[in-house]
Amino acid sequence: MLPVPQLVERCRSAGMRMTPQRRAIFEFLEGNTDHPTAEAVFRAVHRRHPGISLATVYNTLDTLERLGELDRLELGGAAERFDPEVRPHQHFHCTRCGRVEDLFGDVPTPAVEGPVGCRVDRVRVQLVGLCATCRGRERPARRRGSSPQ
Amino acid sequence: MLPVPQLVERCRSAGMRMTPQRRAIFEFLEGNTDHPTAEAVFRAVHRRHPGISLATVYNTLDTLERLGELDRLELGGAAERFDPEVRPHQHFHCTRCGRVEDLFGDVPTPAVEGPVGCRVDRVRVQLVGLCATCRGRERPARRRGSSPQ
DNA sequence: GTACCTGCAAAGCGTTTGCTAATTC
DNA sequence: GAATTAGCAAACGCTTTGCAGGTAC
Repeated sequence: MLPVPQLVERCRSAGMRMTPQRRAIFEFLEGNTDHPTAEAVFRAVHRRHPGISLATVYNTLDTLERLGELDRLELGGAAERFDPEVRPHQHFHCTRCGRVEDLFGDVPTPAVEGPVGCRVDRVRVQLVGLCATCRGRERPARRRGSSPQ
Repeated sequence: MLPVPQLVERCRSAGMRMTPQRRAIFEFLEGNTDHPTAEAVFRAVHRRHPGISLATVYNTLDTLERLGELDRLELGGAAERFDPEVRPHQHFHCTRCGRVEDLFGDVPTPAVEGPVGCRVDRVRVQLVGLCATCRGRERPARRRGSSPQ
């Protein structure tokens, strides 16, 4: 995602109007590496703009995605997650806590070819597993008498 | 997924009971390469078992997944899709018609490392774009007078 | 002033759950 | 006979939509 001032300019050029709600969403997303859900964006922006509605958040996120300034992560699970980092990169997804981490690996495009005649627009690479924190919790040091539940 | 007879045996060994509904779902999935949704499985099985319910389909799919005999594709979009092919492979996903094709590429695991200390259980590679058919429809041969709508 | 946008509420969709009756073993 | 499973329907979570009023330009 562009820095907010330039992003605002881009939006205006695209014929969009700059509302305080949109600006607040932009500011929350800028530099955010949490890959928030729409709900999370809503909660955060709601603090400063108590009147904002979830529908507006969805609208703005859709708009940013259409402009190519935001990625929608297809990680499965209930809620969609959004990523203001649109440069090519991959993701690590912890199945226990849901945390998503950016990975800027060496080999973004694996040597896999699509079906004959198709057009490949994007290659999505997702590493799925347990993050360091959850690994510790999953396999706790066995102590006498204690058993995990 | 195992062939049905062996799958049935596995299920029984796991303490599960073999109902006609389950067997019908197994038979529909065997060799299926369409990556059907739960809804699609339901529609197909419903023809022979008009009494079956969606909940039963979901239950059975969950069970198969837990046994490792079925993969749940996290492709985003509304409905989850299921894959009886559980050997490591990738997918091509057409964003226009939704078709999903299996890809058994040369390099299943891209040279990307997970975050320090994490445990990577699975690497998911998805190629996203337009299939050959949709490519033709998306960019139709320009003819005089005709314009795409 | 005129679109576009917001907020609200309701609807939509896919999935899960709670319960009773039926079935498998 | 005992315990799992099926069916039904309602509840659920996330997202989208329709509309009336408000706001940026």
